[in-house]
Amino acid sequence: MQRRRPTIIDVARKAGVSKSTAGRALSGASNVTDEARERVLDAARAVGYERNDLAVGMRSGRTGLLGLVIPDITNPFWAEVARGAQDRAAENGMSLLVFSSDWDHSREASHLRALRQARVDGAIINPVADNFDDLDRFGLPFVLIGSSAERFPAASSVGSDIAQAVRIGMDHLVSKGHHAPALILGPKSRIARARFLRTFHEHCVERDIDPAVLPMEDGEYTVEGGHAAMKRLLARERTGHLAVFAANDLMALGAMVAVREAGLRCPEDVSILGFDGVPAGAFSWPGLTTVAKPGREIGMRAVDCLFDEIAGRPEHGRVFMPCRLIERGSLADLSLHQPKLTAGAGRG
Amino acid sequence: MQRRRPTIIDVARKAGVSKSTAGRALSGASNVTDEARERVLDAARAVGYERNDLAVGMRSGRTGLLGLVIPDITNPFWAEVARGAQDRAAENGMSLLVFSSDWDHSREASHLRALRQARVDGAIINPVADNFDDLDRFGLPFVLIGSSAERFPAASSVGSDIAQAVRIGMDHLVSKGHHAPALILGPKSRIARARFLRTFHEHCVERDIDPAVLPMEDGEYTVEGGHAAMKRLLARERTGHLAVFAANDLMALGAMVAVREAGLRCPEDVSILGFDGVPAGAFSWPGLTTVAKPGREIGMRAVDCLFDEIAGRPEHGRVFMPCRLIERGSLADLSLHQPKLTAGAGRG
DNA sequence: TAAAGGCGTGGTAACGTTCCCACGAAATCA
DNA sequence: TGATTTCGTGGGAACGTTACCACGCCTTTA
Repeated sequence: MQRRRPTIIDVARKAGVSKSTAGRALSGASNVTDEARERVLDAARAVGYERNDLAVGMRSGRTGLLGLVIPDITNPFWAEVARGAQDRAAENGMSLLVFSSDWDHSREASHLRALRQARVDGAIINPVADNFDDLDRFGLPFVLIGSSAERFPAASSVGSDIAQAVRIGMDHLVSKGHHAPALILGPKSRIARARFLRTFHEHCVERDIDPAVLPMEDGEYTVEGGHAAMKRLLARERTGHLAVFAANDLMALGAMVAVREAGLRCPEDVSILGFDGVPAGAFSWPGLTTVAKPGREIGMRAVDCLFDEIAGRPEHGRVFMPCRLIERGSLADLSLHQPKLTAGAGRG
Repeated sequence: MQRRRPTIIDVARKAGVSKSTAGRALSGASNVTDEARERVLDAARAVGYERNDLAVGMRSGRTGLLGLVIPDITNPFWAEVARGAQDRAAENGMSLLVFSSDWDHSREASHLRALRQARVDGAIINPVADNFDDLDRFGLPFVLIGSSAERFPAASSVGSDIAQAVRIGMDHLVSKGHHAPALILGPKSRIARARFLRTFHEHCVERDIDPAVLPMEDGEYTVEGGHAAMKRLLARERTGHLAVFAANDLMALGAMVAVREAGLRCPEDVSILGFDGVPAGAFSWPGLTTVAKPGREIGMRAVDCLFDEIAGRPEHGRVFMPCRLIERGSLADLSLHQPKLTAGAGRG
């Protein structure tokens, strides 16, 4: 039933040229007469020729395939990254093989093997492995993405600019009159936490705020983690309005629930600032003001860097993508209604 | 720097057998002595051999690649579908090429071409094209997913069971004492709307409810669409508690905002039931009770069907996947506090 | 005018695997 | 014991493309 698919030889025969000439015409090489090229292109259209990428990859070594290994395509942030990578790849006529590793070492290893066997031209990887061995042995051009990539300074990588994110978050808090925000941070084991905290401290010092006196709670990067952290925060002795900078949107949303359960209102009694930019933040009540990571841009930029790696001009540096503030309704504006607070006014 | 990758010939040489025997041993064929197989496998490990999928595809016609064309990987539902497809594909040693069509006809066409050129073994497609021509000419095994696939009854397809979804939604509404819910539906042009409405009517008739008297509003499948529809619904004259069955979670979330803006409370004054199961529904206040589509299962099942198509035993039927109720807090329980309402009590 | 160079073209090899066929040895049957 | 089948093995072709080389024609240069 299914007829054999036309090859370049069929096209050449129909055009009355050799397959060499047909190949040159179809691949857009220069050393073909316009007349021959046109005959070949017409013949290709006539027989319905479509290039066989496998054969091309076989012979030339370039498959037109890129790999993407992320923790979970279901996570909105990683979906954005995937979308950006996919769009930029398509712009350059390449296709994307997508894998989810679930933060699992052995799954990651098997995905990397699949990418090698598929002979992809390169891969974009959010590494879950603690050691660099798997990546060292990967044997293909690659670019790392995400904050865990910071552990591998030898590789080219793209991530969000946490320093800048903390700065615009702090700027916004201060502009709304919150001079001494509490913090809800992720687990101590995560590398992003240290960077977040360090930058936060720097900005406190710049503003003559003593970071040591600010309330701080840890939790998992989940709704439940943020919920529990906020409960602990509210249990502390304090006076006046409480402002919280959460290191993750899900935690911020969990914190919001805890505020409501405590009989308090957001933003009237408690202001909350998130970090990530997940879509769910737009549907909470109030909407979550947050510092959004540029997931899509990270994906696009990673592909650009990967093309550099493939072309053999590796940058081998980390690219930091700027974050931006999304203002919704979870921050009260204290700057309008009352005199500027002193640095210590908000603490318990 | 990069050494040539070992081929099956290197393995054969090291094992002291022909490449035919090496190939048989590596592909798990039966007609090889255990001794030869072991020697080949040892040699493969020793030289670090990894099969070249391109060459396999070239010769055997099977590439181990599957295609997935969905509207937008950034949409949580489609991300779930992609994840399910990806997991089931990986279980069978296959990789997934993912494309987003953005509901655009020409993008879809170009993605389908890319899949053909990559010689994928088959594809899972949510068709955006109004006509069947592109798919007819696709030339590879495929399975359709999503409700728009219903327009192509000749093809194998997988979707959610809207009839069953409406039934469990209605059962839940009735069990909570809401005997005459209002409806917020999608645009009249969408095929899913007609199916939803038809099933809804059937269930009303079964319960001796006259569907013609129930309030009904249309809108786009967006937060804004639901918001506007709810405003129109609230503007109608009515008495007592209002229950709303929205055909889409985003619309339900928009409706929830409209309720709040009208100075009413959910679920005390207005009960809302959604349909989709988007993650954001877990973070709204109150949490959105909804009928969740089994995105992941749809993806997995679509891969199963695709394997059937590839194997040449096409089912050419539509598979309906059951939905399930996720109970959060957006429905009031009227059955406990007041006598059972009559069918007409909730309408305006 | 002859030599040298550029350009378009065609033939052939190569990429790495699987499929097909043929061969010899061992096992089975008459 | 001789004929037949089964089994493991090896050799070669094939998949469709691009890379490479050689050839002949035309133009340019000494």
